[in-house]
Formats: sequence, C-alpha cells, structure tokens
Amino acid sequence: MTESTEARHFIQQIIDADIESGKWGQPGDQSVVTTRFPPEPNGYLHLGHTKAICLCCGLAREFGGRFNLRFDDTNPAKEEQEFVDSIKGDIEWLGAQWDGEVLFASDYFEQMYEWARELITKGMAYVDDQTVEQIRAGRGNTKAPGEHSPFRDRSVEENLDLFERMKNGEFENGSKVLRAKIDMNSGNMNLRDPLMYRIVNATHHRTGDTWHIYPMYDWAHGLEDSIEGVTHSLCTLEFEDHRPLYDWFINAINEGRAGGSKIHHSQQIEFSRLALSYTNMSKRYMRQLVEENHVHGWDDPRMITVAGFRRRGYTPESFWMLSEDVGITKFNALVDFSRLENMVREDLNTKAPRRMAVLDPIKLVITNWGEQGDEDRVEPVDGVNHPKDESRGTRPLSFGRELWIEREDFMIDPPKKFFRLGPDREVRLRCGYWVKCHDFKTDADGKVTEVHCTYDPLTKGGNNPPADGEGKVRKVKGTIHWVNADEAVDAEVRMFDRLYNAERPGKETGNHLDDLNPDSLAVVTNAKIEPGLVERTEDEPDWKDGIRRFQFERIGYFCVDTDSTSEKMVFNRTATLRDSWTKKQ
RNA sequence: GGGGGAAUGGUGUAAUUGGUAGCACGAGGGAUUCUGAUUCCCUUAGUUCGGGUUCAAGUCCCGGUUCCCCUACCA
Repeated sequence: MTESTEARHFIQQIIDADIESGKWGQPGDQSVVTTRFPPEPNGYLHLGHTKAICLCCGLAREFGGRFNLRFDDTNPAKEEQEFVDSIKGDIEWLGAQWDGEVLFASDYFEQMYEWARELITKGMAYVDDQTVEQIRAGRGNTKAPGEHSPFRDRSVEENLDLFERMKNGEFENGSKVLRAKIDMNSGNMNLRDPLMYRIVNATHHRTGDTWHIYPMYDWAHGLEDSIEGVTHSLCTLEFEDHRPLYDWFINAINEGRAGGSKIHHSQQIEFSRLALSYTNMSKRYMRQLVEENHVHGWDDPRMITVAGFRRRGYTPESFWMLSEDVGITKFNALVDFSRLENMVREDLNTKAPRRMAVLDPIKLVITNWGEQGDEDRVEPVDGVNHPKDESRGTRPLSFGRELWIEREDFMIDPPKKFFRLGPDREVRLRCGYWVKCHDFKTDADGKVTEVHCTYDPLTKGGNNPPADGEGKVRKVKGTIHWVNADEAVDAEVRMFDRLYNAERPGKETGNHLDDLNPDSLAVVTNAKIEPGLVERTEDEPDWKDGIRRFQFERIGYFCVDTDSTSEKMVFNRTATLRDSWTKKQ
C-alpha cells in the first residue's frame, strides 16, 4: 500500500495475468506483448492521440514487447500520403519509435478478401443489393428490432459470384455491400448484420485502382491485429460496443478450422480517451478553426495538434509525463489543462537555459554612471545560465548607462508589498548592479518614459554590498531583469493564451466558435533581447528536435519560432512561470 | 419497457482484491532564494445515494440516482 509507484493500471494487470498464465508465450518473448497504434491517415495527430501512443508504446517497452505503427488505410476517399508522412514525423518527435517497418492495412486486402469468401462459403455473409436508405431503415433503432434484408438468403454460389464481381469493379458505388449474417434483433446495433465491404471506386494512395471494394473498420481491424500477432488491441471506450463484433469475426473465420489453422485472436481492451479542459479534440472543430482562419494553420501554437504543441515549444517528455499523470482507466475524466502546463514547466525548468528579455520596455538611466567622465563605459558582467546547475556556466552580458527594464517593474506609487522599483526604492538588477530610483519622466499622458536611478558600484554582479561600520548589510527585496540598451536586439514575441474560454468548448453555447478567446494571441514586436539569443551558443543544450528553448527570467519559457529570420527573431511563449504575485493582487 | 460502460478530496488517480482510504496537482500557510521562479516544510478536503451480508465494506449482495457511448456504405 505504501508502494504507490508500484500501482498497476487495469491493462497492466491484464497483461500481468496473461504472462502468468502463459497465454501469449513465455516471459521475455517479444510476442508476449504486441501493441499497435492504428491511425487513419486522414488528418494530423493531436493531443488525444498522444495518450494512446504513449500507452501502447510504453507497454511494449515495459514488457520487452513489440510496438507496431499501422496505418488503417481502408477508406481511399479520405486518405492521403501527406498525412502518413506527418503522422510518422509526429510519432518520431514524440520519441515513440515503432518496431520494424511501418505497416499498412492495405497490405492485407488480399488476405481479408479470402477470409470474406470463407465466411460466405460458411453461410455467414451475404451480398446485399439494398440502398443505403433501405439498409438503414431495415436496421431498426435502439427501441425497435431490425428486419431481414430480402437478399439475406442468397445462395453461397450467387454470393461468391457477386462478391467477386464487386471486387472486379462491375458495380457502381453504393449498389451492393457484403454483410455479415448475425442478428437483426440484437440490442447491440453493431450486430444487426454489419457491413463488411462497400464499393468505392476511387484511387487509393497506395494500392491505386486495384481494388473496388474496401473493408469496413469492424471487419478489418481485428484481422489486421490478427495478421500482425497483436496481443492487446487497445482502443478508446466508444468501441466497447464493437468488441462483440471484433470477436465474432475472428471466431467466424476460425469456425470449423482445426486447432493449428485457427487465426490469432487478439484481445480488444478499451480505455478512456483524454479530455483536457479548454480544448476540444474534435477533428471537425479543428478543421473549422484552420479553414476559417481562426488560427494560422494546423501548426498554430494554439492548436492542440502535435505540430502545434511542438511549435509552441512543448517537449515530447511533457506528453509522456501527462500520460503517466492522468493514468489509464475507464472513467471519462476531464483533466485540467494546467496539468499539461505543469508538465512542460517541470521539464523545461531543469532543461532550459536562462536568458533575459524585456517584453514591454521602458528605459532606465543610471545617472551616476559617468561620474568619472566615462559615461559611455560598458562593463562586462556574467549571466548565470542556470541557478541550480553551476556546471552550465555563465554567458557574457554587458552593463551600461542605459538599460531596458520591464514597464511593470516600476510603479510611481507602489503598494507596500511591491518589491520592485519605485521612487526611493532600491532593487537588484539581476547579475548586474543594485540601483535606486530618484526620479522618473512621463509623457503628456502621464505614462512613464524613463526611470532615473543611481547605482552602487560596490554591488557589481548583483552581489550584496559590504557590511557597514556596525556590521549590517543592506538588503533589497526585489531582483528584476534587464537588457543593456546599447546592445539589445529587437525581437518579436508571440504570447499565446487558451484558444477557448469555456472548459468544454461548445458544450454550453452549442457552437465552439462562440467560446473562442479573442485574446488568445498577443504579439509584441519591440521586445528587447540579449544579443546572445540571436545565434545558437555553446551553452545551449542539444535539443533533440533542434528547437531552441529558453527561460526568459521572471517571465516564462520561450522557444525560437520557425518564422525567425536573420533580420528578426521570433519567439513563442511556451508557458508562463508560476506567478504568485499577480495572483495575490 | 433497448444494448454497452462508469461513479473515491476542487482535479486526476491508488487501495495488498473484505482489513488503518494513500499519492500527485491545486488551494492556504511558512522557510530558503540574485527569478514574487525553483526547492523544502506544514495544513486542507473524499468513497454517488438507500438498504443488506459481515467482527470488518470504497471493495460483496439488492434497489435507486447521475454521467458517457451506440441506430455512418467513417474510423
């Protein structure tokens, strides 16, 4: 009970039991656990997929098993090569490398076709000539039983003949389907003579025009798992109703077969999908956001696509952490978005080198800087790269008479608990000097334009001044960040907030667009950054994905955006720092 | 008058399968701090409801409630 780290979720427990019983072989065999991630290549991967990927891949790794990537490309009308490429890239970025080659359901079409013929021969499937509408009507509904199709009792010979001609392309789309003969009275709608094949006269992204019939999900999926020797076929909760059908198809193929010739029967296990507050995983919604330009493409950093998160600066590790954090259950939970944010913060806190940048600059002038007649003097100071890790060293910064500081770090009439700058207040400029404000300038509107300070030469590097005659050391409450105006570089900084204002977008309003947050993007074009930020420097870590990430001290985590040019750097805010000060106010 | 699932602090999860309801996040308080960050310490609050079995129930039984999924030639 004390070993909370040993807690096993229900799928791990199933696998433990399978290993115990030797169901799939002996421990240590790679066959003991074979999982698969089976995306349809019809869109981009999003946050919801990451949970399934981490689960399937993680399980295979935990047990020394095998993790397959299989494209479920059974619908040529919706699928494109572009998506298989982006999906592969996203999975690799996540660090969920699959075992062996990438697999495709379309490689199994011939085998599936043979199995379908076998079911026809056994009298378990038939060709139906009814229209979509007739089939739908005949299916009944949850309250009323269905009716048998008038074509349900065709002879095996006729079915075999028609099925082959369907395959050969003799018929129009929608004119015929192959159905399994199960139970039109079942309370489970999936069992009311489900479709196995439909006619689709379209070009498939891999098989071209060789096929005119394409298998339906329920027929295909278990067979794909079977062919690949998948042991635990993990999917989300809405497929619970499909499991009886998944099993029926495998059993139907195996019916009448001798023990040795039976096909592999994987176990389908369902878990709850990931739902995060203030997001919506609906592909339809996401497409609308892109197509109607509510965001700037699928990789807009506000999107919850893997591409969006990557561009925003999220690390792959944060998704593994979240996946671990939310656990695996059958409960439809709504996870706070802040949990994912906490994960990146936690990850980036240890990894990201510190830098200084001023987002909303006002000028700080050190009026006693030139007392020796050397106003233009520039002094080098060392910027600490990581306060908790000395081995990461320092970087050279320069300090001079005019600096940029954050507008919100100065108040004309500050409250008592305000630890930053104000008239007659002293602060430490991080890694620089201590400065004390004695004056400020405003424009016609009363807006502060300049803050005038004196510095204490005895505080170089930000260190405490020596004790006075009585052994007392002067103290400051606050430390603020700054950039030397002389060498500061202008940069664009994009700050993102949640895309939606509602916990469950569209739930209350009925239209997710009504819940859009109008302030989800704020762009600052005149941020002042350390010049060292422009080019990659030696002390930066080797980020696997090549994305440069930093902590801008006291502000948050930022990464270099792909829009950056040699003329102008562009940064994306990944996450803010935790902030107990503004919360307090 | 259908079928399939699920309910544990504010949130997400755990409980040796009948034996002290634990962990994390959040929140509140404090310490440390050259980031109002980090780190550390303390506090906070929970078994959906009603019965029953039992020495003992989050766990088993009966009944109720609430929520999710299912009527695509999508996956």
